[in-house]
Amino acid sequence: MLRMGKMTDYAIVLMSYLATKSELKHSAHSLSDEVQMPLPTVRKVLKALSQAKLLISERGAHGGYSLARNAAAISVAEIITALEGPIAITECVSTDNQCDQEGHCSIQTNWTRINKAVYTALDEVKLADMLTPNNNGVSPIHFYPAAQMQVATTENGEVHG
Amino acid sequence: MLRMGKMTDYAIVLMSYLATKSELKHSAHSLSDEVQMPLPTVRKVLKALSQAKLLISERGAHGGYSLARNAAAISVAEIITALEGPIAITECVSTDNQCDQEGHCSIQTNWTRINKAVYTALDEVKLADMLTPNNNGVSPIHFYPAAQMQVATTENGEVHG
DNA sequence: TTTAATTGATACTATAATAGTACCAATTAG
DNA sequence: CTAATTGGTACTATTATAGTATCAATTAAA
Repeated sequence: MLRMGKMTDYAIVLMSYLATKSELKHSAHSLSDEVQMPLPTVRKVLKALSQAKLLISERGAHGGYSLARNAAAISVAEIITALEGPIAITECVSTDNQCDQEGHCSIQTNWTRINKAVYTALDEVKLADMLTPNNNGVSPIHFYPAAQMQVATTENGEVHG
Repeated sequence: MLRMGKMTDYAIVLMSYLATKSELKHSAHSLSDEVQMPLPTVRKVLKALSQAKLLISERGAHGGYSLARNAAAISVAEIITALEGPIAITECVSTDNQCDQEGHCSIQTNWTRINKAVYTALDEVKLADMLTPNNNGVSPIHFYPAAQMQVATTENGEVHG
């Protein structure tokens, strides 16, 4: 199915939400409430996004997260990369883990080309585009739970949802 | 990492091999020997490929598999689809499993666009292209084990590799 | 008609990847 | 000093994938 992970899906939703309120700072806790995802998961995703420098984080009281750049300057490819590492459909391209059979694998050239094409496709779509899906200007993204989660409790036992 | 499964990798290798000897019929057993993959895995992959009508299978003694079409008319996208189902980076596009929140998810339009772009990139690369990787006409694909496998025994206890 | 060689189909098991959770350290405003 | 926050790590449960085993169906040939 060539699919991306759930965390990446959450990341897109969180980034989209932040893009709609880009002036404000948001704590993981408030985002958890507003986007209806369990706090631990939100934290994990936010951490990955700020490590990738897509979000700016501030520690301490009144700290929080905000977009590092304008939503038009952040691509879907970047978000995916932040959560899943380099976009590479096949493994042997990203690192030289195995495939050290005879120095170079001839099939690799083509996979590189394919991976590049996929990356380009994903890089052309910006976060800003995700907010205004079709030309008619109708309903932008809704912030309901991105997917079914199993327990949805915080580390203090509070229940979300 | 947005990666495809190992089985798909095997499928590409098997298809590539068959493309180099497209006149002949090949049994799962002989392919297992020639491409150095465990027989059960080869069978699984070949079954998926023939169900997708990328291979023609003949049962019975002297049966076997051969390409259903010319290698130039089979795309990488088709092979991936045969093994992993419809190419859809995100889940909610392929089927309406969840995401029945308010009839339509506005983010879906963009995902559809993205998925289409990815599909196109993969569909433009044909099996024939995988055999002649670079312009120089140097070494075509080698048929060594596609990846590390764990046991590699047949159902009769014979050991491959 | 029997036998051997083959694909077709299904079900099971082990392994690996992912998701989810918990906890504590570091930082900062008040 | 305290409360609120992010940073980091480690652990566990769940799910997906890979791999295996087994038997049924088909076909050619003896």
